[in-house]
Amino acid sequence: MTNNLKKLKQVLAKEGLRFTCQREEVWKEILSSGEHRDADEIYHSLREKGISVSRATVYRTIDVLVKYNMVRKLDVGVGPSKFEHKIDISHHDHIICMKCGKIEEFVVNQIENLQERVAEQYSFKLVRHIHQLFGICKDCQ
Amino acid sequence: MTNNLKKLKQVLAKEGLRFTCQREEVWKEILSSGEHRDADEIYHSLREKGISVSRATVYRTIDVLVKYNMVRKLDVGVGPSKFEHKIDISHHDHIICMKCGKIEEFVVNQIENLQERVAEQYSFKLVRHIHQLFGICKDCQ
DNA sequence: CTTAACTTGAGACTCATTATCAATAAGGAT
DNA sequence: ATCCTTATTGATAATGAGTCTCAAGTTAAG
Ligand SMILES: [Zn+2]
Ligand SMILES: [Zn+2]
Ligand SMILES: [Zn+2]
Ligand SMILES: [Zn+2]
Repeated sequence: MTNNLKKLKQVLAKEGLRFTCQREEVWKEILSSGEHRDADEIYHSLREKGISVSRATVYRTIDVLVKYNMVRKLDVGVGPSKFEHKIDISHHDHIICMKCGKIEEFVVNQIENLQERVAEQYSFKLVRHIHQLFGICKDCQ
Repeated sequence: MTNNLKKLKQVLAKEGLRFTCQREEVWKEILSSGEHRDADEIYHSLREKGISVSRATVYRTIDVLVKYNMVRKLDVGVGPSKFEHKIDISHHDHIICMKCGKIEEFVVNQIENLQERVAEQYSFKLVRHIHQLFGICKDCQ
């Protein structure tokens, strides 16, 4: 935890940004959950805890965290983007139920490797990828 | 061509919708290009050809075409969604340059198969998938 | 403690897309 | 062909996620 705060401080320093309690709270809030939440959910969760922060600051802080790979942005095809922290969490992709919105995580190393090869083939320097499977989950079928 | 118009008529009939010249023109416009274009580009292209159609109708028609798998919607991570027709075009995914926006297409059958297995594993009935690699293309590096 | 520079938050704004609704067009029945 | 009912169109308003603005408040270097 203290370790993660240090990480935030370092990143802010690297960006020439100041360490403020709002940024700290946003980061702690994102760290506190393993869910995939949108900016507004994060904002409201903070508000409910009595922490005064604005939507703008939530978005601004998330931007930095995403840039430094501490948070992942997830476009789920409809509605707002979702976010999840990447601390102690290995890379995974998502399979999403189109009816109930349930999100499950999966990893297939073979796919990850094949992606790298595609990038090489097209002479792209790979930065990130989106791999999302949309379907109907067992409960909704 | 006539074949594709028939397809549109069938689809509209199935949906209880009427076959109108606007819908026909939108479909023909999308068919006429192999590019990945957004709704506004399609709209303007029609306008330039002197075809009177509104943005709303372009969006509405695309919705139906996407629903019936005649057009694919492509979320490129920034800006408006892009569309491409799926007639005589086999499935492919996309590798996108984050600087210049260039879009290349790729297919790896092994990945496609692995996806199916993931869906099975999670008891999802797979409907569609997004697989997009974001990076920097050779020219932009 | 001062001061310059950065950050915050309320609200205005943007942009893509969707909704509204009066006017128009389609197409089945006669 | 002419009605007549219903669907469609398009101009415009509305929406929703996210960004921008700027005055007021904080931060931290000196
Ligand atoms: Zn992956
Ligand atoms: Zn996840
Ligand atoms: Zn694929
Ligand atoms: Zn394509």
